[in-house]
Amino acid sequence: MTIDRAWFERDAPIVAPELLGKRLVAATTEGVIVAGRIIEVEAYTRDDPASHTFRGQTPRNSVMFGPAGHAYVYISYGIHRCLNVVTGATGDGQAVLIRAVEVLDGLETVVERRAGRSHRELTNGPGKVGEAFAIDLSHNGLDLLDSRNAVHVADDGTPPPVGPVVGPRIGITEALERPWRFRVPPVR
DNA sequence: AAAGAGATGGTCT
DNA sequence: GACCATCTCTTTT
Repeated sequence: MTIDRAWFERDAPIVAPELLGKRLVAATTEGVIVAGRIIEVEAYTRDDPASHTFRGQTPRNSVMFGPAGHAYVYISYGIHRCLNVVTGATGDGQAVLIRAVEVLDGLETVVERRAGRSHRELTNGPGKVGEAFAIDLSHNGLDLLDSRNAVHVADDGTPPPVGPVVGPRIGITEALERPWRFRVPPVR
């Protein structure tokens, strides 16, 4: 089941906890499908010192100022590729970072891509999700609400957790007081 | 179990 | 030239 775009046009801290339980799908041209249930996210907004959009629009973050439901992919520390879903109205500069998923389909492929990692280390971090789902910059700007696209997000009917664990965001040095990290319990 | 450091490259000042 | 929305490996307790 696809998700209505208006659902993503709300503010990131509202969308983020409700994104828990949604299905992230990535297909290769060879037809290999990897899918997982989103279990950890973080919200980033325009007036947020920790957000890429805090200092205004640049070539890198321009997708975040575009329409909701599209993918914002960025390279972290020169190595990792991290996937966000743009939220809010066009021009807002908001997104939700997908930090962790639970693999549902294509586990064999994920194990291959994440060679040498234990099961629990497969997709428990944004860079790890990027590797497991083979996300790269070519996906930047892709419409994640179109199920025909190689990478997309869908609603498989799993309800969001009743009491998501809320906590501080990770790896940032600003606005640590904003509790905009949401996770399906139990934590780690 | 915890702490430290290197990898690695695009982006912005 | 500095700074990262990270991960992994090594060293130390």
